[in-house]
Amino acid sequence: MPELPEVEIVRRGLEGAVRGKKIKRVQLNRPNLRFAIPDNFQQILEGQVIDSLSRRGKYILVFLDDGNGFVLHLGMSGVVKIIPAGDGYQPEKHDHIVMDFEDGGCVVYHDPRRFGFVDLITRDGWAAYSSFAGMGPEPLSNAFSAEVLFEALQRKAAPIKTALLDQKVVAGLGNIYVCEALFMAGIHPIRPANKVLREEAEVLSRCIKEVLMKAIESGGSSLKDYYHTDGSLGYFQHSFAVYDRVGRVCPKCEVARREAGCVERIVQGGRSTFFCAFQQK
DNA sequence: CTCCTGTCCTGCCGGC
DNA sequence: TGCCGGCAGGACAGGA
Repeated sequence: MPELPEVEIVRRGLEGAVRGKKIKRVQLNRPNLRFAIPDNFQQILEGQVIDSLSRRGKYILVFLDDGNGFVLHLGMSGVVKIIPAGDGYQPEKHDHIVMDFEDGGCVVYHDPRRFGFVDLITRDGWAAYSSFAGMGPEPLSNAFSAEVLFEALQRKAAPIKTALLDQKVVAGLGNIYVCEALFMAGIHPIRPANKVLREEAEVLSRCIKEVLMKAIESGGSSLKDYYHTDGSLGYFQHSFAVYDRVGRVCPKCEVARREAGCVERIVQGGRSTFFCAFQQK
């Protein structure tokens, strides 16, 4: 699923492909995704040059030359296809938005489950956009420290697993990387967030950064219905320590070669949590 | 305010 | 072989 690392990979792919290019036409194949596509979406975008692309949490922000812009959230199954000029675009089912550029290339938003969405923003006003207003710090920035994390966790009685999924605590984490970070930090997912000690928050903050950085380095990760913007299969190579590995010996137990714990699956807040009870306390 | 549950959507997979 | 139920999950609405 697209979490912060996958979204960042898509952002980088898009940046290389469309920055500085002029949007010729925006074709909408349906009026809505997760939410309605704004009525003036095409009108705002067409004729504009793409000035820059950034990311906040799991959102890609695209800014245009005139100060307008839009956000793109990939939801569960959102994929951005980049078709260079001259390659010829072959439409597929679930291609919802097609953006044609003056140079002949195009970018296609493809999303079978339609949990993704787009909305209009502006360069000066994006921070006040509802999704960003209360959003927590970017985990890979200096704004995210052990102290900041500890303070946020102190205010939550919910399980640490649930707390880390809350985008107000820290931005960009989803089910996969929360499971992986908690495993790496040795913290049991059921533990109430406010019972995580200061020194554990220190370790956890470092593990969150590490798990995200490694995933970005390896080109992002994914389940079967997700692929790289350039169509390469790089995302299939990444493997996880605990996520979706029920019954396997966890990597730490494997290395220790002692009393080995197997990866277990529980449900928290309706979501699967994968962990090793032997390594996470 | 926080917490919890249900909802959206389609594809896939296991069971019968 | 085909059908059906369950599951996957990010964000949000609404109720407790």
